[in-house]
Amino acid sequence: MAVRYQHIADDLRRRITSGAWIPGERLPAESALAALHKVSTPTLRNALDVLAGEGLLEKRHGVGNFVRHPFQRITYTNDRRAPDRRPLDDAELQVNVSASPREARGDLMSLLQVVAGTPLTEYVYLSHLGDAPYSLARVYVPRHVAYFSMPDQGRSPWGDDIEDRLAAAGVRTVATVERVTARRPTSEEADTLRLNARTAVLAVERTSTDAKGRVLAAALLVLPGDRAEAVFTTQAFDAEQEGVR
Amino acid sequence: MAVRYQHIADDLRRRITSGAWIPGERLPAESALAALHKVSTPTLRNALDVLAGEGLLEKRHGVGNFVRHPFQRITYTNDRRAPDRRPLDDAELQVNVSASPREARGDLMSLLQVVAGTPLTEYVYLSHLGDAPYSLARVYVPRHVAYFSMPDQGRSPWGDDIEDRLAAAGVRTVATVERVTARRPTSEEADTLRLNARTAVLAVERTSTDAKGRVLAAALLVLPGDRAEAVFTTQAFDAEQEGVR
DNA sequence: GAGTGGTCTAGACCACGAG
DNA sequence: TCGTGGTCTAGACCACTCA
Repeated sequence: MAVRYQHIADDLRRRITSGAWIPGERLPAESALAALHKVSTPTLRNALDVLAGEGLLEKRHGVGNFVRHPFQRITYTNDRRAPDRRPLDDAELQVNVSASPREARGDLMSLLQVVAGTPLTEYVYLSHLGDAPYSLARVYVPRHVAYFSMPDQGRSPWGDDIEDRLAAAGVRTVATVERVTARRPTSEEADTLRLNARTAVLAVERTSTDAKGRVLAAALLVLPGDRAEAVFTTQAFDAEQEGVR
Repeated sequence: MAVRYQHIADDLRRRITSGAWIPGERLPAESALAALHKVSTPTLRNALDVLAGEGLLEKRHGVGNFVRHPFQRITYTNDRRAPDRRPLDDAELQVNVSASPREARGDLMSLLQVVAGTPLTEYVYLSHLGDAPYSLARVYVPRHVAYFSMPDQGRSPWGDDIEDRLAAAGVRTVATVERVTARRPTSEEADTLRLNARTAVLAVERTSTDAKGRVLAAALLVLPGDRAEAVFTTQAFDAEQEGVR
């Protein structure tokens, strides 16, 4: 026996991928589906959570469960020259930014390699694609590196405008390290991204350093796991190519 | 009110981070903790799932819930020269490899950019750190690119030995693309990695291409989200450095 | 066999969204 | 107000581990 919700998830997935339920369509109520599969509602909801985590389903509290349209996919990439770095039409993607002063503490100290109490500026980027929240990013820049009262509005959702402004100010990034983890969202993140607390998020911790290894900026990105991916392109190192020759 | 399990998770987390419960220690039974917090067992288990997803807790069926030792962390990186590319002492990390013939179908076709039925070799890497499963990787190499009856044993858990053998055979990788997503494990993955089906995994889809853009090999990595991270280091492009000068 | 975690039941009650 | 999904209860029963 065991894991009935997995079998139910398989059955429901088949109905979606086979086209029996088409994108945008509302599924029967959870109570009806539970009765149909002869299970209790918690068990059926467990099956729905699986599909929601796969991005096949969109749950709307008080409204219903809907088959997701397969297009909208969030792609974060390390390639600044890539055409999809700014992922979609600016008309559709709305980016809101706010700036506020902070002092380094806890994780930010090790992330930025500064001592406690160091003055920072925190930039919070929250982007929306239509009605749906899209990404959440927090960018931190030490005051002794630079200060911008307010970044450009409506640009990259990942804080690329900060990088551009740093470059314009003569502060050159020579290396970027991106640390990626998979985890459940904090309750705040789930709230702002309107996510189910059970669906995973892709968390990216990005630090930019100059030629001396000094940290210029750090960013914490949170992307919904059910519709996001991060793509990293690496060119072969010269040393490797020549080492074999 | 709402979300009691989050408050319970916060309370339990405090006990761990404050040192009231030390690494390796077994927590009271779930029924006891449920009675202590005056909630039902499913609610308490929900709180424990949160902590397990954060890597603070290790659940052992039939035995108990244990505070995790904070050291063992899995780091996957794109930097082949990094010292932690082979993450730990080979003595501790055991890597098992098996090879078997396959034919391209479904996702593998687009991943390897070959037509249906193309002969491939599948190499399955399963690594253990002590008793605990560590990583699962499946590497695919088209037969028309190369064929190795069996990769080296006890080497990298990510299939780096395949890359090395390709290089030795004169097949040069010039670019690597790694696509990272956060999702729940399939039931097979949860089984082999001995994971809770609710904890997220970090999935890495890696393709290596040569100078002509031909796909040389593709790999599917699955890492437990509660103790894994992927680190990507990007050097600034020459074009960017020179463009500003 | 005793004790543990894993899954499931059959509801109850609350929060949300639309008319 | 009504129907929907979200959370929780107070158990039951099964699977696993170890003495």
